[in-house]
Amino acid sequence: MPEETLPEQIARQLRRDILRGKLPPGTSIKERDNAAEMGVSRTPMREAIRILAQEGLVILRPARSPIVAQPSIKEISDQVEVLIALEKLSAELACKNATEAEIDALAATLDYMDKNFETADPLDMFETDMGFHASLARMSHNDVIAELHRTLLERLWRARYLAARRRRNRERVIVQHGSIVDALRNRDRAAALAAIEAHLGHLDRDIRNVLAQEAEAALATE
Amino acid sequence: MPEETLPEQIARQLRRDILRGKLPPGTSIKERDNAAEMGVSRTPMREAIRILAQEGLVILRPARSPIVAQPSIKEISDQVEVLIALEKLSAELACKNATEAEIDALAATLDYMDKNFETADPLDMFETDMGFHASLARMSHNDVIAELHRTLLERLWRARYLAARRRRNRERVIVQHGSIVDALRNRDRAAALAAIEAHLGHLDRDIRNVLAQEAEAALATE
DNA sequence: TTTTTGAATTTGGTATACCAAAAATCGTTG
DNA sequence: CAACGATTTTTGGTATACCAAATTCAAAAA
Repeated sequence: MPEETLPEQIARQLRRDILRGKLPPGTSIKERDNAAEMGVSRTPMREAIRILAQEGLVILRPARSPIVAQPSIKEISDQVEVLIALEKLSAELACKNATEAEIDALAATLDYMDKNFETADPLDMFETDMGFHASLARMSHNDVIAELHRTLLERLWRARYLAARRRRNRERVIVQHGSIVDALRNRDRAAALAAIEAHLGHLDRDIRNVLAQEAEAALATE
Repeated sequence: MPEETLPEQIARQLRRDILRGKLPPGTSIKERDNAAEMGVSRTPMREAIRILAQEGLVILRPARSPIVAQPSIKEISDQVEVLIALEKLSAELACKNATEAEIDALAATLDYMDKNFETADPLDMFETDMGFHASLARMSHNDVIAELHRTLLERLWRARYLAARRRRNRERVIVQHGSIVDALRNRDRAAALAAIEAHLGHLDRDIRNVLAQEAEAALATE
């Protein structure tokens, strides 16, 4: 059995629907209706909505229906700024704290990506890529960093996915990930920082571009 | 009118009781009993408990009563590490983004502390000190940073309060805050980083000391 | 036709009832 | 007397009922 609480299951389902676009921004999430639709009562549905609100996916309004959030470009950009800062901090700390076994595991992930980059499902490869970064955060051996990083990565999932589809480039990803692993092996903090910078430096601009483009398309079909 | 929801009010009351030590770590927070005691039903009490769980003050256990968290030294230390990193990032960004008016307001806070340091209630002065740092985070003009900083400051409230009581030293606090303001005025990122480092560099060690000392005292009265 | 108003409906907030799992209690048995 | 086990109690999880605020919409008046 999955050992996941009912509110978490509901939250996961709603999260999927929101990220996949089935529930576009602005849609109201009514406790009663959604609960009935999923065959549960309002209590766990209510709790699930709170979870998503905490994640920033829905907005709670006093005495009104919660609605699916429409993150502004600024919000996304702020999140990316913090994400990058956390990864830099992770890299520095990981140089000091990561075990050899952890670095080996990270290298194995890199190797897996290298071998399967062209053949595997793009979505799987994207998940692996996210996993690489999540592992790096955990290698800081600072649970707060790992947790914050995980949360931000989750919130940025959709934006990063859209941005990644454009820059799908084996050389770039593999080489840059490789230089991160090398820096960790050498316990070279400056090199690690530089490698993160090189890898994520364009992320903010990329995401801004793809979101602006999407907003434009949305206006066109209006 | 306060316009604060009932669960938030309940959470605030419980938070006070926990931070003040009225509910020591390990105490179980029973939905039914606590709700009855405060004259509300289980539903908002339940929600309040989730809020505190999210803040890390209580631990949710599957099919068990939530209990007041006993943060380990490691957890506190991890949080301090991230807090310092966020303040450094804030200072850098504030050098670029803060308005002159914001810097003036920060300087006013500093001036207030300077004039009232000895006469005011230590708790008030501590709150003002926290407000100084919260303002700095907001001056990054990055809402994610400001929000994370606020959350961490809240979680570390008790530990910082205990640590601050020892190092209550007018010179130190006023001068160091002053150098932060000066760095911001000059838009000097390096100086701002150095000022934050000088001000918070010992925080981790101080908190570790005071917590270790407290744990020792707890054992003695056992 | 437009505006206003008030009643019906919708919706989140709160209280309560019910259930199942886990603890605790207590009696039984070796 | 100790160890085990059944039963009672406690407790969180879920469902449902009720309420009040807010919205909506229609009817009536200007």
